[in-house]
Amino acid sequence: MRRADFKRKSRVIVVDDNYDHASGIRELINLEQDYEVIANAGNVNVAISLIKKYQPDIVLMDINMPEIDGITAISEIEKLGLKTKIIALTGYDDADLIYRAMKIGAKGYILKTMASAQLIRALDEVTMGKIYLPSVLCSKFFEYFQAAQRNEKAYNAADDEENLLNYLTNREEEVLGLLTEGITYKGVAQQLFISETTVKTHVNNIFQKLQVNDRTQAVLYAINKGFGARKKAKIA
Amino acid sequence: MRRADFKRKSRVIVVDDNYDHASGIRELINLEQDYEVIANAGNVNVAISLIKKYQPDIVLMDINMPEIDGITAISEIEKLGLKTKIIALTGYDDADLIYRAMKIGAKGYILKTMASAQLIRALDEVTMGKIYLPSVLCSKFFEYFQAAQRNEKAYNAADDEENLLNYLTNREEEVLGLLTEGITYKGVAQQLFISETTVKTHVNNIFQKLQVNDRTQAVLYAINKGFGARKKAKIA
DNA sequence: CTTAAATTCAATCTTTAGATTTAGAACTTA
DNA sequence: TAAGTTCTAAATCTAAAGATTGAATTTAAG
Repeated sequence: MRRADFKRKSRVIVVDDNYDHASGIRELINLEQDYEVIANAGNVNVAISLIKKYQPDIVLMDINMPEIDGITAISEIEKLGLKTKIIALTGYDDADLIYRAMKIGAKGYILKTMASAQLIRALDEVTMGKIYLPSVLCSKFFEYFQAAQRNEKAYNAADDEENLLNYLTNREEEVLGLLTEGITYKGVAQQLFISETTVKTHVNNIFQKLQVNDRTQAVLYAINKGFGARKKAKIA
Repeated sequence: MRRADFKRKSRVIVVDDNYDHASGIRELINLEQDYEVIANAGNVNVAISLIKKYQPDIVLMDINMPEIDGITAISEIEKLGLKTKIIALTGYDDADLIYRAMKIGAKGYILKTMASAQLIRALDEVTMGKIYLPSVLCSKFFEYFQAAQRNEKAYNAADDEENLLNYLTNREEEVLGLLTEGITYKGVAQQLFISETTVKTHVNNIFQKLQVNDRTQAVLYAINKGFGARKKAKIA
């Protein structure tokens, strides 16, 4: 599934503080008809200048580098908003590193110890707009990802056990929802087409159930228990 | 890399509302010496009862089901806190579904259209404690994941550009900090050893600067702009 | 059919909250 | 030294918030 010969070669920049290693990669890639290494960079600052200047199709970024690390570098490059795709490169299959690299936008992640065929395959996949993550690393990523999700949940909720929000009725939830948008009694009454005194009744019941004394505390309780999750959830 | 013969077979429960399909999977799996299907379930409620009862090693969960969907089901099963590992199963490679399934703890995700060899491989990998996500689906996942990360960033911050919190003085930040804990004027005054009227002055200035009308809105603004980030940040 | 819960509303009352104006003291900077 | 900012504070006033009691209606559950 290589790109056809009449298309121009994809331009690659290699970022690695180890010159020998960078050269090795360069030669390896230049053997391929679809790719050409247009520059090497030994540190992050040089890399960013080169990337700004040449806007390469792909950057191969070593993660373990002195001074500024590769993760920060990826983040900086992503901020430039170019079409350049970044593939991370390290010696270790550290779950945390993989997670962070992918989180900030790396399009692939490969180990230096992996066969050269994998490197080329990564270039191919990423060039086609896909993500390349070997199954071993994919597995590592999800280890970390799912652990992070579990923590997030444990933090937000204590899901059913002591979530006083579960005692609210439907209407009370509606009212609380509007409170969490900073709306007054009058405003809530208008939006729900009910009288202001009714709103007050609901709000008082909410306070009782949530064991708080005023709306600010109620709103804070709601947010901390993940009440506003809906809005944050519909990010796509 | 199959498990040795002397080990007991892994026990599998198949959840699918389509009986024919469930039977197909059952026969397929029962051909393998390492696995046995101990039950089928046509809907989520039955599935959960069976899982509680038999505590299988693996659950194959169809995502597209009537009434309660598979995603919710996975979430419920995860709440049980068993060692049971869940592999999601659908007809479509929808990025959103894959993301949600993996987020809540599925250990694998495969398409019904995929070859039976993939199903067995998924069982093998997951049994060994790894994640199984075919590269096509892995790529889909990251599409969604990275988009979500980008939105999260854009949502939380507008990082430096228009954060009205930057205009607050030190004292005002202190006061706002107490407001975000749901404390009254009187309480703030006591904690800061100043008079209540002084607190009111500060709060009014805060409202001006944040362009809001009351404390609830001020607190919401602060939280949305990451004012309380300290506490939430330390999830890992 | 009866009970219980949910939703609605009124009236009354007390307490905060919030707006506005004015101003002194401390500290910084031109 | 003068001007500006920050922090402090009081006085006054209006508007909102919150507590409490009591009650009618609807709907779900037993």
